[in-house]
Amino acid sequence: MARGKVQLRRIENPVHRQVTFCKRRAGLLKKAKELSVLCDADIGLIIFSTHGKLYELATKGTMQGLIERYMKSAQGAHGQESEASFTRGSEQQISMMNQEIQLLQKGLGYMFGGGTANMTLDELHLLERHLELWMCQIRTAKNDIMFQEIELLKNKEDVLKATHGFLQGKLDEQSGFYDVPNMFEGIPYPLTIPNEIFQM
Amino acid sequence: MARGKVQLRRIENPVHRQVTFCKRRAGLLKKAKELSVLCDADIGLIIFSTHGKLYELATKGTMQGLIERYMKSAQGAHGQESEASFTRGSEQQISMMNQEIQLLQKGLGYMFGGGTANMTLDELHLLERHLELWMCQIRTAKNDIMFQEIELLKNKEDVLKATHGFLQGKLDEQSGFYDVPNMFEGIPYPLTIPNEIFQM
DNA sequence: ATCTATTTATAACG
DNA sequence: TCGTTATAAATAGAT
Repeated sequence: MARGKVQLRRIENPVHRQVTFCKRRAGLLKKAKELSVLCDADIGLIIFSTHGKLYELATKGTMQGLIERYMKSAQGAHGQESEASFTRGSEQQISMMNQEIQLLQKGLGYMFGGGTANMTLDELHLLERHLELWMCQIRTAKNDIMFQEIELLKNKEDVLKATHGFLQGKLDEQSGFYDVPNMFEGIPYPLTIPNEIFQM
Repeated sequence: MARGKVQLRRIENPVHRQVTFCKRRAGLLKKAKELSVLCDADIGLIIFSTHGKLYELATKGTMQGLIERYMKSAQGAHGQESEASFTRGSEQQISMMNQEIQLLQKGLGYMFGGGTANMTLDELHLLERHLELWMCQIRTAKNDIMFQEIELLKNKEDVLKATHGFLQGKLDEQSGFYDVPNMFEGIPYPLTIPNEIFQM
């Protein structure tokens, strides 16, 4: 925010990262306190640094109390389906997810533990197949999102085109002398967004 | 912070308070996300409005996961013990694994939850890259294991060959009449295990 | 830590 | 809630 626009990605230089962490952490805590005081809100803030160091703020009472309040509130907030449509299917789903997580955790142990964890060849095969499947689904999801965004942009373009046409018409009508060049000409529609965006 | 210096006390006018709450809440959430991305920190933010409405943010994984992590960390931080016995290396490793697991869990929620969990395009990208890296490492591990097994089989084969030679010699020596056919002839060494097994 | 040139956030208003 | 604008705050980069 000063002497340089901020790029929204991880700061690679560890020194810069540490300094920025320190400054922004202080700023964030200050802002949280201010919001709490000004607007009479109850706020809890938990920050773990890269190295696992904990920084915390609880504006009213303790973090424990806030977490308990959160637990109660969050149940109703995004657990709405658990009451309405808690079918036998979701139980099975939870079981599946737990199994998957166990497999993944074992795999993670293999990766980060430097092979200390003893995974069998069969387990590795299984994990590999799951990861392949998973990646496939993620790519599909990614594409879906990108297509949505593209549709949005196309709509915007249409609106702009229409506006342009309207303005051009007005100008022609009022004074046949001026001619505003159509900025859309020469840009064939399918190339509006280069295909390279689709990284698959 | 604009058109008037801010007084650090509760805003009495309910309308002003509501507007300020809305704006500052957005700002605080934005700042928290930025700090998380820029400095690779794991942040949880819980906000209860005056009227008890909950707003939350968990930058990596779920709030649940973060709270669990907090519980563990807070024990040691407040209790001031048991920290020394832990190697700094393994602590960092655990932190890394936790982060990875949180990302994976969010991804699993996406897969099994049918996209209910709202993962951003960026998160999907990140997950995809991690999975790719992971698959690569798993394939390497698989190959290593298979090579080991092949070496083992080769040794066994050598032993059998030697035994066979020894027995054949004994037989020749004692009675030149019998001839046991060499079962290894006609099977070229490099094809003992077909290459198709190596699926890379 | 401290110092500024800038970028951001936001208070007041519509 | 959303947009605009003048101004207060935050902070990146340098020291």
